[in-house]
Amino acid sequence: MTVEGRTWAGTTLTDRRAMRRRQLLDAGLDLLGSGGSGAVSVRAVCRQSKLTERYFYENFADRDELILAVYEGVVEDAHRALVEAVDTAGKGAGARAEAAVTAFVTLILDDPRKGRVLLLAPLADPALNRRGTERIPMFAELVREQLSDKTDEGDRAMTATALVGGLANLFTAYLGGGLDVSRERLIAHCVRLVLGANALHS
Amino acid sequence: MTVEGRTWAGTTLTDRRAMRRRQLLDAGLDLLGSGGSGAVSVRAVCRQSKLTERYFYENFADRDELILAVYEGVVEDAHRALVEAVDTAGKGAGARAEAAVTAFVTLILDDPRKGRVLLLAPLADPALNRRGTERIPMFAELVREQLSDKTDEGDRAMTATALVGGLANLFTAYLGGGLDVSRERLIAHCVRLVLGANALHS
DNA sequence: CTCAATTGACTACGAACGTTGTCAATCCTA
DNA sequence: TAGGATTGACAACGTTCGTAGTCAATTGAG
Repeated sequence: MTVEGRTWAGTTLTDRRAMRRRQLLDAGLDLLGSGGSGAVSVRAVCRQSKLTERYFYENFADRDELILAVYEGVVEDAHRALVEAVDTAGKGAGARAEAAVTAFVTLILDDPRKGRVLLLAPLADPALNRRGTERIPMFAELVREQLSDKTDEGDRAMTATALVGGLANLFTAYLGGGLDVSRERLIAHCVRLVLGANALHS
Repeated sequence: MTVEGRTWAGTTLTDRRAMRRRQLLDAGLDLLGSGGSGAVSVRAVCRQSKLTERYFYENFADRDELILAVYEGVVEDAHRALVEAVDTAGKGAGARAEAAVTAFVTLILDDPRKGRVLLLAPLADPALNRRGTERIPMFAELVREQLSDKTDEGDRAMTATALVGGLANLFTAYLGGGLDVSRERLIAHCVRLVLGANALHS
């Protein structure tokens, strides 16, 4: 009878570990996405998830590892949503950009915690900024697709940096209630930004 | 003999208070601009400035008040530098934009701590983001000057938000060593962004 | 010199933290 | 039922924190 076979309350140890990991990540997302970086401590996460510290250390070496795992999980979710939307949208650059932006705006409105993790945490949290994590990395890809190969690397890097920064600032402002425009207008504006990327070059 | 007239080690109480305030603000800038938000505590600031906590509370009600004062001081410095540069530059929009960007890039390279306070702290520090403090507010002004009155408020707000975000991201990346371009090219690119603001509209 | 303000160098308290350990109760297979 | 794994509910330790207080030394005007 191996460890995996033996059950407790009907579940295997492997399953229980996985469930506990899920609980901790969810608690991490709650805290990071609402109270911000400073609200996330080992004890706070354990309190939020109603698990003892033993189970924290069963899954993560330290707080930083949890934070990174939360961030990466949200990046994956967002990336998946964007890829699906873009695959459904078809071949045109305009349609793809609109699908991507729409998917992202929908994701952050459905779950503002995820928006805050993607848009604020990489700058705010020492564990993430030490790692050089990017805000909204999935948009860096989208922007790169729009940039002409005819310009040099420096200009492309700057244009991409500016565009991602612009998008991030728009999403952040909208999410925080600081932009008094409809969702549709925001999306249209972001699409214009993405599609107009090459115009930003000389 | 009033309090102000009485001296201690050759200085009045008023002067000593002012000097201590200066020391605390400098220590705050050191810590916020190098170790980031989490490095700034009452005790850390007192250690850095070599003053006891009594003197901290002589000048500030709490940490948040110090942080805000540090931020506002740096905003003032930056604003002054930009205004002087722009006043010297003359009437043309291009010259003004270039003077402003050049002054800002110079300021953050001369003192990267100030750059980090202006570009990162508003998002990273709870005291500042609770206050809704803006990154590089002096550029919001500059951008506003470029925006046509012929577009509606929503579009203007979005364009300004995107531009400030783009500029902030460029400065942040450059300051952090993540942009492999010369200072001159960065400046030129930023100027193009500012001057091309209206092109971002329909 | 006297006296009061000021300063320097601590102490103290309660709170929260990260990490680890202990003990008893519960679970479940043999 | 027995025994070992697992769980729950703590305790413990040292560290750092925010805030405030104490005591003695220093300063300087009258």
